[in-house]
Amino acid sequence: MPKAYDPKAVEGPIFESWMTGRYFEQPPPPDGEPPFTVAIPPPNVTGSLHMGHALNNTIQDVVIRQQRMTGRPTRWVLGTDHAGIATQNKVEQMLAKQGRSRHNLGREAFIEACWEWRREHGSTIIGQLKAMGCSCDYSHEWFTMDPSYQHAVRKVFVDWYDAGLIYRGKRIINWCPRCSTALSDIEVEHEDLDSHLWHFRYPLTKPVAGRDHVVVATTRPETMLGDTCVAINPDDDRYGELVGATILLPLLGREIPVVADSYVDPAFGTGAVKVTPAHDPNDFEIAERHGCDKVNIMNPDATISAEGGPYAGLDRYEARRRVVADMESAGLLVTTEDYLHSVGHCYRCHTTIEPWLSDQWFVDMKPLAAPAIEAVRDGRVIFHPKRWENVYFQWMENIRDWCISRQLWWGHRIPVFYCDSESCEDRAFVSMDDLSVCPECGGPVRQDEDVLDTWFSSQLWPFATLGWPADTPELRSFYPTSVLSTARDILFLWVARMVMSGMYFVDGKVPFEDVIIHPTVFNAEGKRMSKSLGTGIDPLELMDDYGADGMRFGLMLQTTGTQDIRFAEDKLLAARNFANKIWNASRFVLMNLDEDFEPGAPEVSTVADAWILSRLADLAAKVDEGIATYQFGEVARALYDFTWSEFCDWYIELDKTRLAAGLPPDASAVERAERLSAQRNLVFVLDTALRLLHPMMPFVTEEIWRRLPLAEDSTATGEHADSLMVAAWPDAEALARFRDEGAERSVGKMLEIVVAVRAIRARYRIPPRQGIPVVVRTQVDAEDQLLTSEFGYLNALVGIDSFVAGTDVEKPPHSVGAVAGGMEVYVPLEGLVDIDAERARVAKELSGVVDELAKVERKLANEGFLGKAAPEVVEKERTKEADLADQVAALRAQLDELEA
RNA sequence: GGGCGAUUAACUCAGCGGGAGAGUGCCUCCCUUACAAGGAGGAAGUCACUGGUUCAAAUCCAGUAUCGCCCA
Repeated sequence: MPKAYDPKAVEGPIFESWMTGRYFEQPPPPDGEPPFTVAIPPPNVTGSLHMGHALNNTIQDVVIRQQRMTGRPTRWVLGTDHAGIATQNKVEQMLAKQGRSRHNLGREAFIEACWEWRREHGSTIIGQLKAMGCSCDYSHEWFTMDPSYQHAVRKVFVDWYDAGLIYRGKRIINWCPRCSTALSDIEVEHEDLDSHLWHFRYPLTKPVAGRDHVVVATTRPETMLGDTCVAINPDDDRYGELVGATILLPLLGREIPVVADSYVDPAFGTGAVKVTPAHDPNDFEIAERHGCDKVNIMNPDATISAEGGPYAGLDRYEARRRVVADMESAGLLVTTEDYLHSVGHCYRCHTTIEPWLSDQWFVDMKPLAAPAIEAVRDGRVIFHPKRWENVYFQWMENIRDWCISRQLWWGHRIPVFYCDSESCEDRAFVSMDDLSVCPECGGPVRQDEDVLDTWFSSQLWPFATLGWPADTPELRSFYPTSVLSTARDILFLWVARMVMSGMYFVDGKVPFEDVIIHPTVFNAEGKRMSKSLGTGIDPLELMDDYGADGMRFGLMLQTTGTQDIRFAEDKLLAARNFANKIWNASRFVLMNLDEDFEPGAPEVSTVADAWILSRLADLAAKVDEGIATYQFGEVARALYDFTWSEFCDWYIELDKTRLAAGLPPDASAVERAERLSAQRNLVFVLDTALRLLHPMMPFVTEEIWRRLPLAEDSTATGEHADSLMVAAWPDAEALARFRDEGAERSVGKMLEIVVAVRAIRARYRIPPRQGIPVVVRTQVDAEDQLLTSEFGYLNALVGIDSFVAGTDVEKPPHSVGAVAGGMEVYVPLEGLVDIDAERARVAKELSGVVDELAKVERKLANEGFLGKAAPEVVEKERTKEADLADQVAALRAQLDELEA
């Protein structure tokens, strides 16, 4: 084995062997066997791996690998979504470079170009998942534009239409002038921008109650071209008499009424509101209530339409400047105040969106939301962390209809056909099959030009990828899926909608049981990682530097219950070093096995054996508990601490004596038996630890595990395993038989003594190879017996050349002392002791212990504490008091002697 | 305006009712045949602030401040 772990040499071949072994593919299990299923949140087909994916897919791989090792049939469904806007943008950019556009290419050829683009670039991210070691079922890569998936999407549209849940309407939607499409409300990102509030004077056609005008305030002056009324609150007595009056709209000279509407907030601006029904959702509502006109003054490209009179053709911002300037020169601009304005932007291209009146298709969400709310409320779907439920409820309970039509070419075309014949009068036919003629009159039909929101199709992911609407064995077996792991920013876009559609279409069954909302990965400065801002970190580069395991484990170390992670690269460094540590510990174990080594069960022949097996049992329980509750950071830390601190730092070191003493040919039979025992225990602990580590660090653990000589590598079902991937997950309950509190206490004390003696060595610069005498005064006989019988350990760990322990030993003259494990430890150092330094050190330690003792005594003098605290807590404090008192006495004695 | 998260060692973060922890960085020593991507030792913290609950608060509650996110 090489001296250092080299991920680059290992990862490729290991992954190949997993693919060859087909461990990722599992058929639907026989009836009754509960499978474990994860549907990957389909990465956007235009994307490449970013830190969010890296974290999210590590989480999924950890849970699914662990479940696979327990013997459950597992499936991790893989695929990508067609990302309507993003893909269309990419392809249009590509065409633009060739001096072409989708319009001169035509719809059909453009769609073909999208497919071509997808064939060329669409699997980039899948390859990157492989590099991470993700155990997805690569034998079938789903795509939301697959023919069977298209069929599913169409069925959903048709069924919902037939059920009256999908309708077409003229509404205010969010229009992205750059993408030239409608967006749903949740695809708009709001951002507060410094802007102005312009106060305009609108003259009345004739004076009313001594007034000849009203003042309105607006953040979007250009929209005044589309004003069709002015509204005031009916209870606002400043304006009561104006209701019913008319205003002469400046610049255009249109007469518009003043109406009373309780929507108007009298406290905002002047209390009089200009109403632009075609460009604001609230104004639209007001206009509906009062029967006002809806004048659309904007073209799809955000230039002013013919309705804007002299402003027609101007860009929206130029129109704004001109309107303000013209109002000002007309003497109608009252004031301009600074104003913080929340402005909506397209989530794909960040262009400022326009609220815009147009014909679109919508889903009536309230009936779908009700059962989905109930499913979370009664625990059929559980969010982790739980607090995300509130966010879900908040949105679901105030849900609004979903605009699902998009003015794009790439996507699922809306399966609606219109007949333009006079007799049919623009009738719409919704159909599972493409229609070429009108079912009513037999005349020609035309299909709706629009496609569906990409999220409309991805909401079907957990069941469409299992074959729905067909009744497949996969669907019967793997649905509902077990876990969905995702980022919080698609809680509404995707998670909530999957619950609604899943329940509607698959027998009322929720699409997944657990939802993990993982933290968002920010960069080190706490800023969102973004390619365009150059604040992103490429996971591929990280894997290059730290190995796939290093990146995975480093991410797991940082994955706690908070909602953000500031990405800390030093955790990846720690993880890479950890992989190397595992590698070298394994190297040590393998190097110390004899050629004729016979694997066997672990056996407790020393207190160190009892100790490490007890700690291993503790680890297995912690890992089980941690993965079951998705506490990945805690699991990673437990694995790290056990492997590095307990197994490597102590157990391996403790075993070196036995291993060396039992070396043939000089060793006695007893010594050889001891050596074998040590070997078996080392192999057992390492094997178990590798299994527990495998879900987080699949490559290095697999590489080592295949080299271990194991008696029977069994899967959870009892068969031989060629891969750690399918080896049996350690049974924490069975390991619990090794629990041994006594051994943990004893070894704990012994290790404290080792540390104390090492500290003395370091302080007095005693060369590593120079043996030292050690004297320990114990509190009880059992301790000195233990210390004496395990003297070999102490010797190996601190280099002792003479050793005395007992309840009645005296402090040797000219010695340096320490208090450790409740015992007094002395190292005679004639001529070496730096009296002043030692006195200062002991005095400092004494003062700390005295303070601590005082605290404990105060506690024990408190009757409230004695009366109300749990008995074991009081007992613990009593023990502590005694220990501290002993320490104080010992330290005082040392100090006295130093001062003498 | 409403909701959520964060505030602990120089940095990044764990811990979330009973003796303040890790990684990195820093200081000292050590290339001891598993590992210098390492080993040994060490210094370093009024756990944001103010109240409250409790025998006991970094931990629970309320409020304040600062930073960040989401919704309206």
